[in-house]
Amino acid sequence: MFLTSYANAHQIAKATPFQEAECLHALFTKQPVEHFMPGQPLFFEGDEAKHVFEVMEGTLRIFRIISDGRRVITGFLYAGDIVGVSLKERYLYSAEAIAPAKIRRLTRKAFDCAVAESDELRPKVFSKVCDEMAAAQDQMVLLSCKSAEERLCTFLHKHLQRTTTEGGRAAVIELPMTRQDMADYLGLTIETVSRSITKLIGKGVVSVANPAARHLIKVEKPGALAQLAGDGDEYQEARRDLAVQGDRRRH
Amino acid sequence: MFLTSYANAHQIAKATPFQEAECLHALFTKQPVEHFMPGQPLFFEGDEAKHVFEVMEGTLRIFRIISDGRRVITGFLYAGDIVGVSLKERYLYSAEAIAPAKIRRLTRKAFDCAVAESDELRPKVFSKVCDEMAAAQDQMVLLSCKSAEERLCTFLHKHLQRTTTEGGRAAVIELPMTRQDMADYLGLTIETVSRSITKLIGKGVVSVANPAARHLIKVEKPGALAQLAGDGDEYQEARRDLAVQGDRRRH
DNA sequence: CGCTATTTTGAAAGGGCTCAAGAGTAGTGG
DNA sequence: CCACTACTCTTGAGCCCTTTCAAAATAGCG
Repeated sequence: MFLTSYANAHQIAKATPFQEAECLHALFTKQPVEHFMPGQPLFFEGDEAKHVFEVMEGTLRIFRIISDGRRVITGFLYAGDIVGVSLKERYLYSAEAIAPAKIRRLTRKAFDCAVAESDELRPKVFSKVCDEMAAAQDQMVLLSCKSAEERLCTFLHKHLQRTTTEGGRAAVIELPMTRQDMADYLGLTIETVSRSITKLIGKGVVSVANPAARHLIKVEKPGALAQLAGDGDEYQEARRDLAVQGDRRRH
Repeated sequence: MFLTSYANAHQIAKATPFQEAECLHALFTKQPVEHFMPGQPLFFEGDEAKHVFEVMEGTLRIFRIISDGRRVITGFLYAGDIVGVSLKERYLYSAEAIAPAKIRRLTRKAFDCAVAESDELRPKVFSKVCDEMAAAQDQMVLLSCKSAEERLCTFLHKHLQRTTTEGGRAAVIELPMTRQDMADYLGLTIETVSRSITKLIGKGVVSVANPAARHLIKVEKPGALAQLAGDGDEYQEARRDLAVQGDRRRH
C-alpha cells in the first residue's frame, strides 16, 4: 500500500503534468474513496502521521483532548480541504467526521514526493499552510478577547461567507456540527452558545426556519451579524494610527 | 537593494552549498546587521511582506491591534528565530522590538528563491512552519480553557525550558517583556497577571530574587510549576482512552 | 530628588460557568 | 399508533473568576 501509493503519485506527476499543475486535488483523484460516518475517527493525536487526506464531501472536526478530559476543537474541515499538510512525524490533533464524509488519502511520502518534484504544486501547498496559519491567528484573537456573542457572530459570519459569495439578502447557513462542537471550538460552554443564539434570535439577526432543524440558521440581517462579529472594517487605519502613536507601551 | 540582496542570496547558495545546508541562518550571514530599540517596529500588519528577518539578539513581539484598540500578542521571538516565513503578500501582524535587538533581513524574493533551489533548505523551512503551527495550536488550547494561573504557569514553564535544557534545580528566567505584554499574550488583564504572580510567590513556586528586577523570576519549584501549567504528562494515554470510548459525542 | 511609567493591591461589578431541570426530537419496539 | 428511551438543546438560578475602576507602591531616569 505504501509503495503503491507512492508509485501512483509518481505516475500522476509524470503522466499528467498539466492536470497536476491545476491543483493539489488532482493528486488524490486516483485514490480510492473512503466513507466515514459521524463520529468515526480518521486518526488520533500522537499517531504517526502516515497520510494526508482530502475531504471530498462532509465535514470533519480537528481537536485535542486535554488533561482534564475537556476537548478543544481547533478547526473544522469542509469539502475541498486537505488535512495533515503542516505536520512533522506525528499528528498534533485528532480528526473525526461530523457529517457523513467521503475521503481520499495519500501517504505522506507520496504527497511530499509529488510536491517536492513540482514547481507548480509547492506554492499551492505553501499557500494552504499560510491560510492555516492565518486561521489560527484569527482564532487566537477570537479566544483572546471576544465576548460570547462576538465569538458566535464571528463563527456564523464565516459560515455565511463560505456558503454565499454574493452579497445577497437573507441566507440560510447549515451547521453540520452540534452545539457542543461549536462550544468546544469557540472556547465557551454549550449553555452559553445556546443562550447567545437565543439572544441573536431575539434581536432578529438570525432565525431558525424550521424548529425541527436547528442546524439550519437563517441570517436575517447579515450586516448586523458582521457588525456584532467585532472585526470592524475600519481597523486597518485605526491599527496604523495606534501603531504610529504607539510608543504608548514602550518601556 | 532588492536585486542586490537577491544576487547575494544566490551567491551564497552557489558558493557555500555546505554551509547553506547547515541551516537557514547561513542565508543571512552576508546581510548587514540592523539595530532596533525597544518599541521600534520592524513592520506593520497589512504592509506588503517584502522581507524575512532573522533575530540575532534581543526579543520581538508579534501582535495585532483589534477594532476596539486592544492589542493581542500572538507570539514572542527570540535570538535564532526567523520572522515572516509563513506569509503570502502581506504581513498578518505587526512586529516590534521589546529588548534591544540585532536583526538581519533578506528580501522575500531572495529568501524564497534560495529555499526553492535548495533541497536541504526546504525541509528546514517546512519544519519552522510546522513549529509555528504547533505553537499556535498550543496557544489556542491555552486561551480556550486554561485559568489565569495555568496560563501564567504555562508561560513561565515554557521560558524555563528555553533557558535551561538540563533538568536542574531552581533556575532564574528572564522575562524581557512587560506585564502588559504578558497579559496581551495570555488573554488576561495586567492586574490578573500581577495577582497571579503574587499568588505563585505566596505558594513558594517562584520568587523575585531582587525586588528591583521584577523581570528576573526565580523558579523555586519547577515541578510544581509544570503541574500548575495543567498539561499533564499522562494525557497522551488519557486522550487515547477518551478517543476510543469516544462515540460519547456522536450524533 | 522629583517626575513618569510600571507594577501591585483593593473593592465592586459582570460575564460566563456550574448545576439542575425542562423541552423538543428522533428512534425503537410493543 | 403510541409509549419509552436516548439525545440534543434550551432555560433558570446562583456562584466564581476575571475584569473594571481606583489608588497606592515601586522602579527607572533625568
